[in-house]
Amino acid sequence: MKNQKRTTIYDIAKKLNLNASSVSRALSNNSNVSEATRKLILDTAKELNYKQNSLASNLRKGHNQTIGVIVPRINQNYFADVIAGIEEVTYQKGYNLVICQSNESSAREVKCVNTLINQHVSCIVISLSADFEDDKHLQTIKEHGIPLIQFDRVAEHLDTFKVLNDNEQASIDAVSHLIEQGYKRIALLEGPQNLNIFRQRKAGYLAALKKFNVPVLPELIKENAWTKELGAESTKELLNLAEPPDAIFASTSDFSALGVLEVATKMGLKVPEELGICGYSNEAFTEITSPSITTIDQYSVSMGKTIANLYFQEIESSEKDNNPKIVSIKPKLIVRSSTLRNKTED
Amino acid sequence: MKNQKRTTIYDIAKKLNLNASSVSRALSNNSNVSEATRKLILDTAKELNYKQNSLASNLRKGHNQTIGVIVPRINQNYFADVIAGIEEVTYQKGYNLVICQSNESSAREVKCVNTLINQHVSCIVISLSADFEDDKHLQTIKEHGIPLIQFDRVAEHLDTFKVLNDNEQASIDAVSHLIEQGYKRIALLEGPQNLNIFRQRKAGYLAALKKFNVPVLPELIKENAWTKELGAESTKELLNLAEPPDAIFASTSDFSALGVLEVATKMGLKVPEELGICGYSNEAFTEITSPSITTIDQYSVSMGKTIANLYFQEIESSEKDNNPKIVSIKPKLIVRSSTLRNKTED
DNA sequence: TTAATTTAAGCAATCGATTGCGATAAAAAT
DNA sequence: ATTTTTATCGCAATCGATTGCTTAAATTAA
Repeated sequence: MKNQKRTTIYDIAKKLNLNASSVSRALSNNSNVSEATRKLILDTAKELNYKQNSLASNLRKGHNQTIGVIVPRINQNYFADVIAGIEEVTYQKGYNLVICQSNESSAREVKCVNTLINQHVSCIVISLSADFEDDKHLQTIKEHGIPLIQFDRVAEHLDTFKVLNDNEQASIDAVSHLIEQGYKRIALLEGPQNLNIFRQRKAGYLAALKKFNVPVLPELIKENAWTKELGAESTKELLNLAEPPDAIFASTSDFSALGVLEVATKMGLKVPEELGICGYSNEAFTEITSPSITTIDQYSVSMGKTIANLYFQEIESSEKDNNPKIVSIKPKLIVRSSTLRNKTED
Repeated sequence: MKNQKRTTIYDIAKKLNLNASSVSRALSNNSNVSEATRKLILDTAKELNYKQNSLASNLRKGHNQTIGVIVPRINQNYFADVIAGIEEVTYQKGYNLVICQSNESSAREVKCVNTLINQHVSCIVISLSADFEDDKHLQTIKEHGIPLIQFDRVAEHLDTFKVLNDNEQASIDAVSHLIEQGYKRIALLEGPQNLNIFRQRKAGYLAALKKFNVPVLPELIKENAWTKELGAESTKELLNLAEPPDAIFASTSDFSALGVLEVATKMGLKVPEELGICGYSNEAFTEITSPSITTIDQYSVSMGKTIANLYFQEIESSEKDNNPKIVSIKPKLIVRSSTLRNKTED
């Protein structure tokens, strides 16, 4: 069952007393082959169970119709959705997807990049790992002439195609909403500031406070509260302050917000009356917690489609060296019970 | 930036007045090259920014170190987790992953299979689409000598490697648990019976009833209740019966169970006192609904690892034509509030 | 009937890396 | 000093498909 040679165009050619070039042409269905021999070739191809060897074809053509995707984690809703969106479009175009996960480690990210370069992929799509510091590997991609599309977590100063969420505006919307609901002391759970997305979310938080002339209180800003556990921990500290916050914006993730909710519930605080909670990402579960959690939807699937379309429209089609384009998608604030104490708005 | 030729081993050879074969040998790091020239080659390779062309290498070597994975949906927790598990192992081995999603359509599944065969992948891992009927494409894989590992949703009669969950035993456990909690009229939400997993889950339901001498009531078995919406619909019908069930086993998914819970809550039924609910899959949200939902964990990530290990241990390593192996993983019943009315057990 | 044109198919190089075999030079053995 | 062995490296074929160019055959035009 193993090691059996697969039939090649030469096998077909030999059987029909033809040249391999004719077989190739008949199979690719375009050039100068008579209808009679074409049918003959197609038939024996089927008969001999012929399948094209993409390796050889791609080597000859100098490209393989494959897009490489590197994400921190495959099994994280946001990234899985983006990938699904990319796949949806690339499949239509007959392209393939090679998926790598960096596991939030930039060392591993570098290895993934090298593999994809070796594979001669047509394009690399990447969202950076949490410990991002150095963009040398991204430079390498550019040096090899491979189109590069960064999304979500990006190296901002690097001149590449980018598909982004407007994290700052989303945060402004969220915090503004909290203020409008009458919350006075709004805490922020922030993520690692080496990542653009968390910097932007913090900036949005600060901008919104400024807009409403609300003073910034450093003791209400908690670093490193990414996970549910860390979110819970930070919440305990916040709620034990002499003057605790009356709302918490978990800008890191909905998981963090869930940690907030669980601690608040455990401590007997009423949500949203005594504590407002806002998360980020619109994970499926935010809709079914009690109370349901206000959050921000990132249109992840459509973001994936945007990425793929960007490649096909801007990069693959035209040969001219157009400037890398930046597409920004505006996320949407999803208001739910966890921040709705001003019932007039509902 | 485009169309620049990448440096090949010939470029390196020319620059050093050597033959390409020496460069290849130096790069592959094993054969007869003197230390001096090896260092020379390695240095200029770095200098010229050389990256191997995997296409050429794989074509020559006759295989590409890639495993193709076909799943119904990438962004479904269970499959995303399995993929993450596979990736974890394959990454260690220096293998790549090509991911395809069939979108629950077997027509598309066939196309995916063909693409992967063309790519000369080393192995194909597949979980069948919902409308599975014909396994011709799986036969084709075997005919081409490509190792095939089916998981979860499989064509049972086809002689291939398989990694399965013991769905029947899991269902027996779940239903037995319901009976032990004193539920008398247990309804079943079942999925399409062309898929082995749903057949097995139904079989487990029936077996458990038989074990406890509980009569099977056809009006309590609802077909086609896969999604949350369909689960809700079926629940309404069930609860409007003259003699409604006192427990519902949503064997299709946790989403279906969520639909059950929402309808029950809306109709003012107390869970678990008046209605017991059990789902399937241990989706993240089942832990945080109120009440939390009893469900079955499938060890998805570890299942992915098992799949990959099966390939490396059983298939890749030994050349002998060993019989396809079947690995069964026993899922675990996670008892939560939605079925716990007999408090002694907690 | 002959010349011009179109059509069909073969030839051979190419993509880039790998590898068995042979050749040369240097080192070791006699 | 001569022969044998070993270490290095080059040569050339190979993997399978593609494609520009050429040739042969068939068709049309004159």
